[in-house]
Amino acid sequence: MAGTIKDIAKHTGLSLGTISKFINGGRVREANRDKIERAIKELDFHVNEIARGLKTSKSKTIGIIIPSMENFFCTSLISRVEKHLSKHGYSGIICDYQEDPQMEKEKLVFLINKMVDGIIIVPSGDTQKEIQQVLDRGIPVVTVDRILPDIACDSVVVDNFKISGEAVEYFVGQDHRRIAIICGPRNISTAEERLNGYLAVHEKFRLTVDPDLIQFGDYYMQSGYELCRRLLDLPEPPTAIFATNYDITLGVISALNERNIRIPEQLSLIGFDNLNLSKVIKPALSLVVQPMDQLADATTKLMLERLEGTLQGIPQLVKFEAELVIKDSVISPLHK
Amino acid sequence: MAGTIKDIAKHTGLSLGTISKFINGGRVREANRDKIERAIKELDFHVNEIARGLKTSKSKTIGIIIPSMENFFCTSLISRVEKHLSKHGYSGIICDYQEDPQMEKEKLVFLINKMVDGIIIVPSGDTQKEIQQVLDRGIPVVTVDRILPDIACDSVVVDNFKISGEAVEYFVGQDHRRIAIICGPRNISTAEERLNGYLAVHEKFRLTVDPDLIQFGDYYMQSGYELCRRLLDLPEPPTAIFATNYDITLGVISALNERNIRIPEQLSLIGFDNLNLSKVIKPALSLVVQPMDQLADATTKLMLERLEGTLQGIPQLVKFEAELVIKDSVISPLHK
DNA sequence: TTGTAAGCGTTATCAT
DNA sequence: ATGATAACGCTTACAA
Repeated sequence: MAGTIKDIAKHTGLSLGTISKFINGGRVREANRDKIERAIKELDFHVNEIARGLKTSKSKTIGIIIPSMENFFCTSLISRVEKHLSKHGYSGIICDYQEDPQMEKEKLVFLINKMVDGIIIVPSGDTQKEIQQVLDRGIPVVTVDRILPDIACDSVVVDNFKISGEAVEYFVGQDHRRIAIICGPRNISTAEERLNGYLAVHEKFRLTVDPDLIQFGDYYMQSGYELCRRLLDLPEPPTAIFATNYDITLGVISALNERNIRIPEQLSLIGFDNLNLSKVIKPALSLVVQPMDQLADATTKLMLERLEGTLQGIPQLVKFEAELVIKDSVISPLHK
Repeated sequence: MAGTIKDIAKHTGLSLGTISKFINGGRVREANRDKIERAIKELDFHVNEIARGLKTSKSKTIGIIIPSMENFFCTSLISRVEKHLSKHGYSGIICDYQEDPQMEKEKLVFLINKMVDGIIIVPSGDTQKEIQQVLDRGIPVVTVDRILPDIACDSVVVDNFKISGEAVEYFVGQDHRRIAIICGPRNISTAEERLNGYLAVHEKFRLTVDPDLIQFGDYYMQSGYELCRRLLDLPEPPTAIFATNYDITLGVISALNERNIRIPEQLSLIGFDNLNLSKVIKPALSLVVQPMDQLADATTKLMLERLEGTLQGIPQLVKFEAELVIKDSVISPLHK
């Protein structure tokens, strides 16, 4: 059904080698060029990348692994990564592991079997051994959003400690003293850093840290919802909540809505990611915005450089600044 | 670096054929089984799917093409599709064409080159010729969410005409007479059907159709935002708006917020997709919810059956019912 | 510039 | 049950 180089050879009377050379940009006699081009059209020839990959042992494919396809941060990241990749002749094969480390391992194996040239991953944190094995096979890995403590590979992150501090400090500046934070899983570096930023600001201002105000969830909306309810049910509830990812932010808002708690009059909120959300929520939501383009750029760049050998040696850690966008969801509790 | 079957053969003293058979589930002598298994572990052997694919001319890979990775409907769809696919030993290679038909064509070629066994696509509508070519190569195609008038392939959609009618009829029942609809691009069957549902209800109730109240946008939030503003600026603005996809819904809400127009007191709204949104918006948003699981199930099922030859002959059109979830964003304009 | 032939890692056929 | 060998479609020396 699909024409092969062999078919073209037959059709033109030229040899395999010549056709192949032409396809890969080599020079052939003018007349032959025409013949080949015509044959390609007529036979609807497409390079069989599989066969090519087998021969060159390069698939020109990058595996991309994310926790969930329904995670806004991840999809907006990989959308950009894919764009860059394809600009450089690479393509991405995207997998989500549904927040399940076991599945993450399977995807890793799957991608290895698919002979990907490299892997870009937003890791769960529970598959360090397996990721090390990938590296051991000589396949470059770049982690995004999160770093893996035991793994020596390139990583791209934002300065979570700092931005989290800024958010919390903003609360403090608005007279909040009972500030809650809803964190992600503790084994995720990003979540840990955001917590550390929270703690550092408390220390800086000598505020007592109430452990009840520090909640750990997974990164699902449901989790944000439940933990927010738990916070609200505290004998002495917080006056402000810092939701440390997008889905948690959604969950918090839905819990607040359910109880008819008004933002910011009754409770102040700073959310995370997705500037669009702030336009849709009333009042406009203050939130931490991550530099998606920069993250995607840097990630792709690192991967491409490793692949091309331009970058060698010790792993790079690229860190960007996130931005605190202030809108109308924070107000001093004293103004009540 | 990576062990091959040949390596295992050397390591065990057995032949290529035997190893291959074992790997593919054939029987081998107990003792040999052990030897092979041990060798696999020791050499960290993984099947080279590329080589296998070359030989079998089956890549066990399905190409998945969607308009945008940042489109909630699409990502939540493909997330489910991928899940099913992998359950059946297939994997998906996901591409987005960023709403650009030209790019869509490129992705089609790309996937063909990657030797995908089939293609699942949410098509732009402008690449029918190219999709036909894919079919001509014997590669099964299933379109989701949209049907292609000139193409004979399997499709999975919801009954857009009907659900749109229900939404508009709900408005009518709430005494609305100036009902606006913000549609997607006209060449997308789904958008057209949603408009037709709107028109049919107007006809049914003998309501005059004001062309000003029918706006066509693309499926981006920005579009919903702008068209909503245009509607609001009408000499006689609508009392209700039907936003016919998720991003348009977001855009409408943000425009409304910007002008401090209260839902539903000043304007009633029915949105589309993403039940979570309705929990986050105040007041809770009434919206059309699509049966994502059913859509994904049916899509995967059709593809798998075509691949396995279980399903042959004329293209199937599978249609599901969407659901109108009523919350608090619609009120009678007479109650003002 | 063009042709020839080997080989990438598998599977599949055919003997044994 | 196992082994030898050809073949998948391509690239790449090397020879012509």
